[in-house]
Amino acid sequence: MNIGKAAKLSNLTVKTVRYYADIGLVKPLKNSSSGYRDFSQDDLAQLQFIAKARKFNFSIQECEELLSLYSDKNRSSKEVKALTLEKISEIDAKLIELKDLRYQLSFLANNCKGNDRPECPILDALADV
Amino acid sequence: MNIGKAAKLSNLTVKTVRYYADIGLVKPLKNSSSGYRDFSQDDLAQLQFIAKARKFNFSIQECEELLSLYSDKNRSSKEVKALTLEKISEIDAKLIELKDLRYQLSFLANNCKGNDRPECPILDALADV
DNA sequence: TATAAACTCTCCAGTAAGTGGAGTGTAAAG
DNA sequence: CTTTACACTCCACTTACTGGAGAGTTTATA
Repeated sequence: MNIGKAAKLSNLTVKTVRYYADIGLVKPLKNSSSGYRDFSQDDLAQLQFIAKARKFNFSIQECEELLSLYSDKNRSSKEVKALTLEKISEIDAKLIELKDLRYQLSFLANNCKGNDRPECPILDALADV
Repeated sequence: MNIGKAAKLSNLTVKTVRYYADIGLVKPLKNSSSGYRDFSQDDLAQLQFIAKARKFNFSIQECEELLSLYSDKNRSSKEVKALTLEKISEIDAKLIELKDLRYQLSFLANNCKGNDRPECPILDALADV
């Protein structure tokens, strides 16, 4: 199938699919007369896999690892789980950071009247070393 | 003061400070004989302001806005508060997204034995359209 | 005074993961 | 046969820096 269909069926944009092909994440054949990429069912499955893994916050490189683990029928589930747990702890760290940030910002916002007067505790806080 | 001292006092790297100067976020004078940037106390204060705002997740562009609001003695606190509240809701959206992600990933990880056998519900989930 | 260490400069390239657009070629529909 | 839709490549841009090369400047030491 052509890139447009592959993109639609994997919920990716054509640009993104082309990009994935450029970096070798998928390797569709090329129609030698038209120059169009030709995506097989396997290529499509791969794109769908990537799309899903990206949604799960896995980086492109991690997607590559996951794909190779996926296609290796003898791999142990240990490796995949390890990668996943690592991702979870990254997310946890990010969650803590964001919560802290939110707390601080809302504290500042609550103390700022937000009116037409110039006094602003938010800017004061930013200026205060 | 030279860039090294300015960097140290604002908890930024020399590279970063140079970058901020390059994009015009700070405008230190230049010693015409040595070519070294010369940071005034005001420049330093500005760097410290930026460093803090960046920690609060404000983008460079938002830092610029905040700086100009900061230096405008007649601005109303309304604008600053609006920017801050917007930032907070961005953070909230990110928090929701990350929590959902974490939930899904940990669900998958919990169902994966993580042993030497090949069966892996995580990869199955990724492959499942 | 000579030299070495520490600091600074500019310029170029690369990072992640695409996105946007120009200019051009191909395929399908009317 | 022409229009429209789709595809191609190539280049530039995005964010916020970071790393390194090669060269000049300043400061400390011998």
